[in-house]
Amino acid sequence: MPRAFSAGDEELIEAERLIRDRMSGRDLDLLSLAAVSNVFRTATVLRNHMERDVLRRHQLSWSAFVVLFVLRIWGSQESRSLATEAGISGGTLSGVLDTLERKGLAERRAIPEDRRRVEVVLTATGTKVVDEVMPALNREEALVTGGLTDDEMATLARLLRKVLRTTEDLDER
Amino acid sequence: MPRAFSAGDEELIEAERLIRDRMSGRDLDLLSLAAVSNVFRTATVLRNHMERDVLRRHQLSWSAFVVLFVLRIWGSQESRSLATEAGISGGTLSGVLDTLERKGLAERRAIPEDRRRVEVVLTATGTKVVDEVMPALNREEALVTGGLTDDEMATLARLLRKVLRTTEDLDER
DNA sequence: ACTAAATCGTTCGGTACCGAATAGTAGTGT
DNA sequence: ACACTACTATTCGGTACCGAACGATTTAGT
Repeated sequence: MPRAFSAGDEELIEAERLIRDRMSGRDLDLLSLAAVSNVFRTATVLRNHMERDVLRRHQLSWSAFVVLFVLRIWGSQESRSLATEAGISGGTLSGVLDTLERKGLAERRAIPEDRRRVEVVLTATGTKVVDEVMPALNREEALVTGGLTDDEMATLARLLRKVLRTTEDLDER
Repeated sequence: MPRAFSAGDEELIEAERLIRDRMSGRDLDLLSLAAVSNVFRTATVLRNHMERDVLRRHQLSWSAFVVLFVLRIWGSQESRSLATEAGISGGTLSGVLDTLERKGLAERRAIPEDRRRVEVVLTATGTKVVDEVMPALNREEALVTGGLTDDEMATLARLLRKVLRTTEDLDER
């Protein structure tokens, strides 16, 4: 979303005035607009930052790392739940797994009881990579949230969870 | 990032305990972790929701719409600033513009004074599309932020802007 | 037992995305 | 005039991403 939303408050107000002018008579909810816009813009900038400064060294995309991280924390699991946990579609996971297998960080295992399903496990190398990357990533996370107090970080997480939950509820119908 | 961060608070706490266990002795800042994770996850879910429920009808991706929106609000402008405003790289903008031109929503215009540069303008159809989509999108934005009070929406936007600014500052070196 | 429905992972088409490399154009200094 | 530098948009390689279509397998219904 437009940069103006991310800049100083003066520019924000200017942006809102412009939007109101250009979209006159359309009765926009500018508070929602600003909130949602900032979620997008912040996510994009954060993702690029993390990929450039931390993940790039290990030749990992954000999604690839998330998949590894989920496996590390919650343990080996089947494709379907892995995709859900990682927040990507099944089709996308297939591609990411191809990449991870090629790099020797994760492996697909057949499940004898049900030949449709596949279990995904972390290799020793994969475990090592997560344990190496995670602290570096977290240091960067601490940096980017450096302007926030502990309370603010908790508030931010809480408000986002609320939006998340509402959206997921909407998606269920 | 893992779904657990987005679920109920009980599950959040469970997730934190797991992370602490698996990453023991690594001294992680879980507040930053939760805040950043939720930004990513919320953005992904929101983006998918908006593309499915609003943009899909008009065969538009989120980025394509943002570009149109920027042009509508801030007016015709050159590629470079347009990319910055839309939060995408120049290379990506080229592709998005190809798509938009193909659909007749935007056009590239040569700038006689400097043949390196290109001005991007919205077509009449493009304007019509933005004016049609924007209110629908905003209604959806209001829905997904329905669980928040006005104060909370403003707070959310403010905290995100802070993280955004900090990250952009970090990127500048 | 046998068909129908549900479920799983993969493949595919189309788009997006970054960063690096490139080609073209303009400005600068000499 | 000429090289050198700086800047612009585009192209390219690699990856990701979704949703729909698919093929394989299991389960349910009769």
